Amino acid sequence: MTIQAAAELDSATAGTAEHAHTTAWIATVLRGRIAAGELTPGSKLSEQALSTALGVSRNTLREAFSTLAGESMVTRIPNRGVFVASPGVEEVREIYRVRRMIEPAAALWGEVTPEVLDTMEAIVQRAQAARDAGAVAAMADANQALHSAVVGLTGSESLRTLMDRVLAEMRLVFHAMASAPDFHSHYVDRNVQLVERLRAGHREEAASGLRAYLDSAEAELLGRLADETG
Amino acid sequence: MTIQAAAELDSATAGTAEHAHTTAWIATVLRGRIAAGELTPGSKLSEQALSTALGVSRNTLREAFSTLAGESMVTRIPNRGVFVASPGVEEVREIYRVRRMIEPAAALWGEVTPEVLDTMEAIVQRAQAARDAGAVAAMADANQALHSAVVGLTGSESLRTLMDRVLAEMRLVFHAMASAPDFHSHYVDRNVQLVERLRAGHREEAASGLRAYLDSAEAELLGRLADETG
DNA sequence: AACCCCAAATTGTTGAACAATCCGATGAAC
DNA sequence: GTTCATCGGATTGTTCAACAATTTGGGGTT
Repeated sequence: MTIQAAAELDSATAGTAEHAHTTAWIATVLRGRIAAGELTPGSKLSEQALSTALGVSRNTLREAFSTLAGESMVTRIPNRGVFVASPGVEEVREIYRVRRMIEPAAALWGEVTPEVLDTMEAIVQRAQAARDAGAVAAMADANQALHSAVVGLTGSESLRTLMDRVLAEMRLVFHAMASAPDFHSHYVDRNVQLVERLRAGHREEAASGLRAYLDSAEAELLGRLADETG
Repeated sequence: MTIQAAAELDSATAGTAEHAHTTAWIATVLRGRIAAGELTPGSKLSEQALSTALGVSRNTLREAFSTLAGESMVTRIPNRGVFVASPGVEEVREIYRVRRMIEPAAALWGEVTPEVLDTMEAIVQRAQAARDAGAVAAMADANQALHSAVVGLTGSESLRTLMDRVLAEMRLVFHAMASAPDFHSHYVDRNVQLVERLRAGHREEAASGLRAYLDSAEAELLGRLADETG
């Protein structure tokens, strides 16, 4: 039945071109399932099982794997197979190394337009509403959207892509944690402050505040990870 | 004869594992040929020609293409084929958008150790020697090495990878230009100054100097590109 | 010169096959 | 009972041959 669903989605997507898109489509499907948590970190993606389930040949599935491995959504171990990426302590450190560079840089040197500020404010309000409603997932989404928008200030497609990859990895970290943690609630106010500073034109304060925020967020996340492992 | 060279290099590389490495190897070979300028920007990479020349099947070659496309070393046009990336004005702008964020950020917030400063000084001296000897290619290499080292201050593997990708794209820009330009000679002194500032601990001066350098370098490069096109 | 149509070449994808490697179970030895 | 080696079965890595879909280039017509 998964085959039927696949074929269905295929024909639905195929508005324009038919030939030459199945690899990208497979990658999209898998990316979505991983992001949604259906494919949990560490689980193996069997070539035979997936190829028959998605109704594609092993070769094209492999090409999709190449794409996803390039995005570090999956890990390829030679002769062993591909697995959903399962970020650990070192990966979290790397995530925050990246964020601690490009987010403050964007705040300092990015182009802050009124429109972007408006969208950022809308996102922050969404986050506040989610917090008041106790909607953890929505809060996490809003938080990620805000920080993605911050990097968007750079106007750079590559940096945005990198940031989105990093945020996707963050999502994997949360998926790997046993307890669904209310991680973001006490950071919402910081985000409010960030947007205020950007609107006021206080770039350096915004940047240093971001760095402080990232430092404490990393520390807290690493602490929770250590709790799980120990 | 290319087949022989391929087989040769294959057996040379295969020190440890035999099975399961040809895709990565093909990608490495193509990456090298593109970087060396043997495969000029815009030229088409025919599947049949390359697969027979390298002695691999079309399928594995395609997987290697996926990898290279992910690195934006090649451009894939559906049903048309893959071509060596040929960066234009917009790509150059994007390159400098990225560099203008992560290089000053690295200078400001990276971890500057004495060892890194020593290697940077060695690179700068290499650049000076190359300038005095009139070795354009060596100068370009040293320049790229220095800026790669600057990003290395972040300690982040991802940022380093991104920077190296960007620098590889820069190389493609130069390869695409008809005249081999003495582009870097008058930037050597700026690099000397940069390292001095870093050693003196004057981070903010280093960062602002970097930004100014990147601005003028971008302007000059765009100017030369416009000359070519016009 | 502009347009349409067709054949050749190329890409996208499939399926089956085989080699190499890894995994787990079975059994032997201590 | 535990450890170790061995041997099949399953899975991955790679190749090959084929076919469908698409682009490309060249006539031929108007």
